[in-house]
Amino acid sequence: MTPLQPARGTHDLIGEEFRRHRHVVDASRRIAATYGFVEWATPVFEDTRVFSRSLGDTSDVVTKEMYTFADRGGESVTLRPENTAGICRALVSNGLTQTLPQKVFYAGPMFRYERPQKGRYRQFHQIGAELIGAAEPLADAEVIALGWHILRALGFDTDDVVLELNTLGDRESRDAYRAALVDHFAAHRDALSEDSVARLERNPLRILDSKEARDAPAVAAAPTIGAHLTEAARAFYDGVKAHLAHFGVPFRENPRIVRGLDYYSHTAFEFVTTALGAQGTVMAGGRYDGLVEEMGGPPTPAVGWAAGVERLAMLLGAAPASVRPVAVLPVSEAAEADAIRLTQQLRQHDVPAEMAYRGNLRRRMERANRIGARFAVFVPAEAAGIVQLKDLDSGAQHDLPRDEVLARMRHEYRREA
RNA sequence: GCGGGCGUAGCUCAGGUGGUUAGAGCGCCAGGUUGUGGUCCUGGAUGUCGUGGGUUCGAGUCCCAUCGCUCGCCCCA
Repeated sequence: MTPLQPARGTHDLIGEEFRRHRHVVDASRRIAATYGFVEWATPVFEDTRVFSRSLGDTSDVVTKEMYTFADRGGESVTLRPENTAGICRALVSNGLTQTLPQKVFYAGPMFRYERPQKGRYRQFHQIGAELIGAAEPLADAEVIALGWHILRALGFDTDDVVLELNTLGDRESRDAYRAALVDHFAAHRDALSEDSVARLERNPLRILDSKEARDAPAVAAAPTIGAHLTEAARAFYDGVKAHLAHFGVPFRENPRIVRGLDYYSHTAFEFVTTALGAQGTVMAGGRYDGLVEEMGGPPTPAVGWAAGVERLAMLLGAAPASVRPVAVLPVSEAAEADAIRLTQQLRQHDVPAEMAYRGNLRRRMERANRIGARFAVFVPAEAAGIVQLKDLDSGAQHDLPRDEVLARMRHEYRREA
């Protein structure tokens, strides 16, 4: 029998990897709260219609990339491939369309049945923010500012990550633009790659971000949406850019950013890095004014983004340090009971404390070192009430009453929090 | 779904053209030191060489298949 391995495209988060992951989630959760975003947790699986309705049924996405099952009752359920549809469904299910706007943050696992590669897994984790119920450009800018703030807090600066911004315009602008693109690329059909010829039928906007070198000339010569924007759409886009400046968020306009699905309109943006090979997008979002209605709610404007935790974690510089506990060491077997009591008192003071299960003093010291302990406390069997506190970084050691040790440790660890 | 690369100890990897009992470093266990760590010294354990088949007197090494990992393509909600 072959040894059990994690299922393809899944991975275990242990040690340093887990700390990186948690750091990303904790930092974004904290910052989202300062922007007034409230965390929701929706189910990891939903009625399949929640996703098929939002995605349409023609795309690859639905046909080959969703984890879809029939449950025992014969209902078709799907592991969520993203969380925007679930948030919109929850908004409608809970009657929250009556109390808008809602500012929602989420973090959790998502599932896509695709070939794993660097930074892409079948079970992966996303954080995301959705601002539902505000049609103003200010909402787009604030959502983007939140994303930028989080990336900054994680240590990225303008050298590492660039915000690329575009508008898809309103429906009228978009239809006109799509027609112009089809005309353009049809005229250059012979010069296009095989993939892009196929896209011409299925999804002409996607040709714009083709990675094929031979498509580059036709893409470079392609019209941009600017000339096709309606007055209203242009004013909206100008508003987003002006507010981004007010929020202090730098950006670069990139007319090649597109979205495949019909419910997207106006703002589309991506935070992009060059540090991840082919998977350069680290956070992406846009305005999706049509989605809540697809979920059975009233027409409701919304804008949001999502980011892959694995990718962000992989780009962090140094991994966050693990907690350095206090190691409690009974000096002899007779002192063990007393050492247990002290360990427990430390924990009750919110001080991380550990005591080894076996071994002589030397072994216990080695272990204290191995678990990264910051302090050691030696508990002797005699001289009740007096212990030795040792600073394991400096080597300094002092006799102290145990109450004094408790007070000092409590102070030491409170300062770190 | 398609293409490239890689599978040897817990980890990182060595093992010209096939040849006796498969190695190193790190880690782990133990001793040097029965009451004080990081350094040092000594000793020890650990492998279905991914799996199955084939060629051969003989396969970690060559051939075929298969599984897994990985990088990329498609796609990216």
